Order: sequence, then C-alpha cells, then structure tokens
Amino acid sequence: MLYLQIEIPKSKYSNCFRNEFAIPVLMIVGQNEFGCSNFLRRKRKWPQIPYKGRWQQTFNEQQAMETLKKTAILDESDSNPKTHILSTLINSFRLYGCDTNPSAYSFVISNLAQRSLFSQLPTVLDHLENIEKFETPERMFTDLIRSYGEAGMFQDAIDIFFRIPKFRCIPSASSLNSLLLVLCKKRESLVLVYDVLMRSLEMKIRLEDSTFHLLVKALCRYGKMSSAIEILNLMEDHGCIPDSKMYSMILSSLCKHAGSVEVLHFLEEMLNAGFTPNGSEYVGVVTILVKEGRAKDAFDVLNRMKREGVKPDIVSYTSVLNGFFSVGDFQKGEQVFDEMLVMGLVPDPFTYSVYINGLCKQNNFEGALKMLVSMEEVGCRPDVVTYNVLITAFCKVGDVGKARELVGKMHLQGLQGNLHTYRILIDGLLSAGDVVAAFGVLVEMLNRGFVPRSSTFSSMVCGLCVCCLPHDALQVLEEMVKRSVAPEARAWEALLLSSSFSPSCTETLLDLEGLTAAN
DNA sequence: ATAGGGTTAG
Repeated sequence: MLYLQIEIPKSKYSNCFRNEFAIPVLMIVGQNEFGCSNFLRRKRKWPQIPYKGRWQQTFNEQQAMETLKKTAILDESDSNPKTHILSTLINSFRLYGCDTNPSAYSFVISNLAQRSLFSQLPTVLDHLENIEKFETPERMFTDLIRSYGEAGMFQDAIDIFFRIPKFRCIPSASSLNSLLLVLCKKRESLVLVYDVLMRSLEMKIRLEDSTFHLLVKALCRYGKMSSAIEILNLMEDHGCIPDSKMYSMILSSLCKHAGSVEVLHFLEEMLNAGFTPNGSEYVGVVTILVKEGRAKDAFDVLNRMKREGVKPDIVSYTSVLNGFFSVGDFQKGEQVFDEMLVMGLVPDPFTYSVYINGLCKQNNFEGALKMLVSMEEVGCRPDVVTYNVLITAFCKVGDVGKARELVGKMHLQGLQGNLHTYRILIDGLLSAGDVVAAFGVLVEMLNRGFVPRSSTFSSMVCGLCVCCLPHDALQVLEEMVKRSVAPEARAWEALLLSSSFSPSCTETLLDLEGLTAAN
C-alpha cells in the first residue's frame, strides 16, 4: 500500500479526529479496498464495521505515535521539558482511544537513551513492567542494553537483563549476547561475564554459537588465552560447534600472547578438528618459533604447511631463513634460501636484507656487497633496512669509510636514512674516533627531527670534550635537555672536567643540571 | 581479489 500525506483545512474536517494539531489526513492512493472518496464518506461508520476495526485501530495508533514523536521532538529543543515523556506517551494514546503498544515504548526508550536522559528510564520501565499487559519484544532490551553499554552503565545493563522476564518476555541468546558484548568492551568488566553466564544457564537461556564466538573473540583481544580455549572446549556441551574462524582467532592470538609450546599444541588441536590455518596464520606460528630460537621447528612447520596443502610464501621462508641465521646455522640457512628459489618464490627486499645480514654475520662482507649488486640486477631495489644492515656490519668492524660510502650510495638512489641509520652511523663514527664527522651527522640528524639515544648523545659529549671542544659539547647537552633525553653521568663528568677552566660554561652547566633535576 | 605477515637496532 502506498500512503500519501496531505493537509486538510482544520475547520472542515476537524471532527474527523480528536487532534489539536493541524491534522495530517491519510489519503490512500493506488490499489486499495477503500478508495479516496470512500475513505471520506465512510468515516463515521467505521466503528460499526467490524472488519474495518483493525484498520482503524492501526490508523489511530499511527496517529498516536505521530503525536508522541512530534511532542518528543518539541521537548528535545526544550532544555527543561515540563512533562515526563511517559505522560506524553500515555496522553497521546489516550487521545486516540487506543492502547499503548510496544513500538511506543521502544520509541520512548531509545529516545531517552539517545538524549542520555537515563534518569527518566526507571519510571518508563516500571510502568511497562507493572501496568502494561502486552509481551514486550526482546529487541527492546537488546537495544537498551547496548545503550547502557555505550553510556558505560554496566550495572544497569546487567540489571535490566535479569529483569527481562518481568516484562512478559522470555530472554534468549540475543539479549544475552548484547549484555556480553557490553561486558566484553572493558577489561575490568570481563570478570562479570562468568556470573552472567551461570545465571543465564539457570534461566534456561540456550547459549548459541554466536555467544561463544563473541566470548572467544573478546578473550583473544585481551590475551586471556586459557579462558578462550576453555570456552572453545565448552561449546560441545551446549550443542554448539566451533568453526574455523574461532580456531583461527585463537591460533593467531596465541602467537601474540603465548609461547611456542602452547601455539604448537593448539595447532595440533586445530588440525585434529579438521581445520587448516591459512598462510598468514602459519606465518605467525613460524615467527614465534623463530623468535624463541627454534629454527628447526619453524622449518618443520614449513614442511607441515606443504603437507596440508598450504604453499609457504616468501614471508614464511624469509622468517625461517632469519631463524637459521640468527642461531648461527648458516648452512641450513643457505639450504632454505636455495629451496625457496626452487619453489619459484621471488625474494623481496626483506629476504635480501635477512640474507645479507646472514652473510655479514659470517664476516663475508664481499659476498654481502655482491648480493647488494645482484639484487639490484634482478630488479629488486634495496631499502633502508638493507643498507642499515650493511652499514651496521661495516661500523662494527670499524670500516666507517665503507659505511659512509654506503650512506652516499643510498642517497644517490633517492633513499633517505631513517632513525636507525643515524644512530648506527654516529655510534660507528664515535667508536672509530671520528668525532668531527659524527658531530656533523648528529646536526643533520637533529635537523631531520630524529632523536638520538641517551648513550649516543653522551658519547658525543664525551668525544667533543676529549677533542677540547667543550662549547660544542655543551651545545649537545642543551639539545638533549631540550628533547627531554636524560644525559648519562659520564657526560656531566666530562663536561665539568673540561669546563673547569671556563666559568661561563660551568654556570650554564649548573643551570642545565638544575633543569634536568626538575624534570 | 587485496594486504599483511617476515628484516636492522636494542
């Protein structure tokens, strides 16, 4: 049915309806059983025609709702409305001679919640509970619980949930879920979940897959992994079946929040349940094994992937490669690298950085530089990390000349150094005793907005003092204080010693020390 | 289908 609202002059038809507003009259157009003219002619006969009674009742209820909504809107602009919205609700429906209905209460409750007028809710709810006779739709409570949650009123959310039966409504998993979602929003309210679940079971609410799903999701988010697994195992008792998504969530979260033992154990459980992790979930497993120095086990997982029909990608190979190199098993690393190529995988800058780092660790600098050239030859552009790896290696062996050369090469390729580049280079130059060059790089670093570590700053101060440049040293110290980096004791000592000949320096120094102490 | 997941330093 298509409805069209038009305004009819009040004087002519004001007896149609008991409405003090300008009355919008519903004209029915298109296909309907009344027709426009019938509608107006038969208006007085409606009460006598029983089969049209329902239509009229609906119509009156609509009119009452309109009045209620209009008044509510008027009240919204009024900062201090005179009447309680419950009175408006009752009056609007009384005006049209019809009974209040669930939609009216839904409107009033969501209206109050939207306007954060929670203090008015108890009156409305009491009336709904004690005076009304209709069965309240559960939807009203799920919405209200969500609103309480958004307002941080967790206890009210809990209270209304347990009060649902008093409103002639049988609570199901949907209102339980809405309450659980509220309680899972904050870590502190998680402790209330258990009690709510127990009481829900007493109320004979049937837990659904969705209930377990949201609980597992929340527990994973907070890293409460043993609880998440416990919930997963509880599902069967309630006639629910975990899906692959839940296993995936737990596996990925375990990689973040637990150790490799738990991860491997759960991986077995997941596979036994008939679910296969996807590529990135496997990467997580490989990565945690590598992080714990279990390169061999990581490699086993790689082979496990192949057996499960998941092709290991460049990321998992790079991780395993890194695993073998970081435990010093270079032979196995080389083997993995070759296997990766055989598998048709194309190394990317990550892979090359790891590989070059491995070569450097073996002191094979020639090989590392060759690798840099060959990656470029195959069209893989080295990135900042690739250069940082090489710069670190050359700084470590004291070849700062080569390190600076690499920085130059990097710049030529349009690559800017990052925070690490500067830290590595300055530390390297200072260890090599090239204080002046280090000072130059430090100035550039500060100009680019990077903040050196306290140790770098302090070494710089000491270095400048040794070179009899106390004024520059003092300047560096000032820059530190400006950036809230606390100087190490050796920096103060070096400066105090070297500035003992210059009273003005000492004065500035004491001021700075006071400033630092105040911080 | 996509991206992101994997690298240095400490």
